[in-house]
Amino acid sequence: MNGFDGNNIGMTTCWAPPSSPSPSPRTLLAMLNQADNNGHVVNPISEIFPQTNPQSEQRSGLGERVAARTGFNLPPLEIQNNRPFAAFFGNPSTTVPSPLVLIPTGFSPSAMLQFPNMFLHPSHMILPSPVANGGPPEAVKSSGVDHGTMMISNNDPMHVGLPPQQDPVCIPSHVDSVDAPIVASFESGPAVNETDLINMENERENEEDEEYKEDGDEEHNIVDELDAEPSSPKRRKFGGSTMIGATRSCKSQRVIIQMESDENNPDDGYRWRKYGQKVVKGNPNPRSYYKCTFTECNVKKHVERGAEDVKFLLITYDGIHEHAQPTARSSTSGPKSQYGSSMSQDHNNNRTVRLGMPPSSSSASQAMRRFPSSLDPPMDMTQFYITGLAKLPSLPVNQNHGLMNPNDEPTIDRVIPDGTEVFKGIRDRLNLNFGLNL
DNA sequence: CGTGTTTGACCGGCGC
DNA sequence: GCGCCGGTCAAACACG
Repeated sequence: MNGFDGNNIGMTTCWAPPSSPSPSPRTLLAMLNQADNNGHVVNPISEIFPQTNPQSEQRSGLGERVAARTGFNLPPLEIQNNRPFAAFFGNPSTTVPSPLVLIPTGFSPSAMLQFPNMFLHPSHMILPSPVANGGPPEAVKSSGVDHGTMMISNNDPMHVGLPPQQDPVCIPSHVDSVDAPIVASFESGPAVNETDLINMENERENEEDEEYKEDGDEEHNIVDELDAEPSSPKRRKFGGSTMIGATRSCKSQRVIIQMESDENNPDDGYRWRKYGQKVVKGNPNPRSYYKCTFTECNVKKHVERGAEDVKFLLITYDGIHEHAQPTARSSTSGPKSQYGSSMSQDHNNNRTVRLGMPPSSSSASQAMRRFPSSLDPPMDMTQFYITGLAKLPSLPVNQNHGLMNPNDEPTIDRVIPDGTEVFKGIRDRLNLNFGLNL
C-alpha cells in the first residue's frame, strides 16, 4: 500500500480561480498543454482566467496586485502557517528555500517548471531594493495584509532580465494546515527573464561542462596528493569520490522538495543507496544520505524530517541523473543490472514504498511500471496541481485554494489517486523541459 | 551469498 | 589555530 494514503499533498504554489466563468479543468489543461509543445507560454494565465474582479487592482499587496493583473485572486494565507522554511524545520543551518517561488512578469505558473532556473535559493540571490536600481540589497516584504510571507525579487543587473520596474509575480506557497505542501526549489543559477532563459538553456550544458571540468581537475589533484601517502583503513579515500569539501555538493544543481509523507524515503523512480545518516544541528530527526545506485551516477539526495512536524519530509537532490530511470526492479537472484537490487526501504515501517506509484490492486508488473520519462507526452504541472488538490477530502472544491471552479467536474481520467503525482509531475517537468533528472 | 543499511570515524569548510 | 558542523567513508551487520 502506498504510504501516502490519507496524506494531503499540494503544491505550495497556488493561485485562486477566477470569480466568474472559468474554463473547465479539461479545457484549462488543453490550453496549458499548448505551452508545452514549444516551451513557451502560448496561453498566459491571464488569457485563461480573465480578470473579473474590478477591485483586485486596488489591493495593496504586491502579490495581490500582480495576481489581479494576471487575473487571479490569491487566497488568504494563514500567516502562522506560512513560516519560512528554516523556521519551519527548526534547523537554521539547513539549506532550505523560502516557501515562496517567484515568477517574473510574463510567466505563467506552468513556466516555473519549464524553466526552473528562475527559482533560486535565497542564499544565491542578491536581494535588491524595492526601489529600482537604488539602495542596498534587501529583502522585500509583501505589503499584502493577508500575506505574512516575504517576497524576494531579483533585479541584479549582472544577471537579470527582469526590468526593474516590473513587479514579479509572486505566488505564495500556501502552507496550509490541511494541505500538506510540496515545495520545489531550484538552485542552479541566476534569475533571468524568459528570453534569457532560452539562451541560458543553450548555454547551460557548456557551463556545466566547464564546472565539471574544474571539478575533475580538483579531484585529480587531490587524488594525486593522496596517492603519495599511505591511507589508513578508516582514512578517507578520494578515489571515486567527487567530494572535496563538506559543502562540495552545493556546486551541483540542487532541487529541494518538501512534502508530507509517512515514509522516510519515498521512492521516486530511481534507486538509492543509503550511505550515511547524521543528526544535524537544529533538528533532532536524523538526516539520511543517499546515492543513486546507477553506475557512475553521482546524484545524491538527503532526506530529513521536519523538526517541528515529523510528518513533513525535506528531500534535497544534488546533481542530475544522466541516465534513464530503471524500468523494473532487478531481482536479487537474477542477473545483476546496472542498478543494485534494492529499493529504498523505510525501515521504520518495514516496507518498501514507491513515491508516485498509486496503490493498485492489479498485477505486480503494473506496480513496477516505470515513471514517465522524457519520452512520454508532456504534462503540465498545473494539472497535477489541480488533480492533486481535487482529491483533498477535507476541503470543499471551491476552497481548494480556489483552483477549481465549484461548477467544474474533476476530470475523471486525469484524477490522480494521491498527491505523490505532484512530485512526479515536478520531476517530469524538470526532466522534460530542463533536462533535470531527479 | 549478494546487496543494502547501520554507525562510528574521518575529512574539509567555515566562523570565531 | 581551533572547534563546530555537514558530508562521506567503510567495516560490521542485517536481510532475503
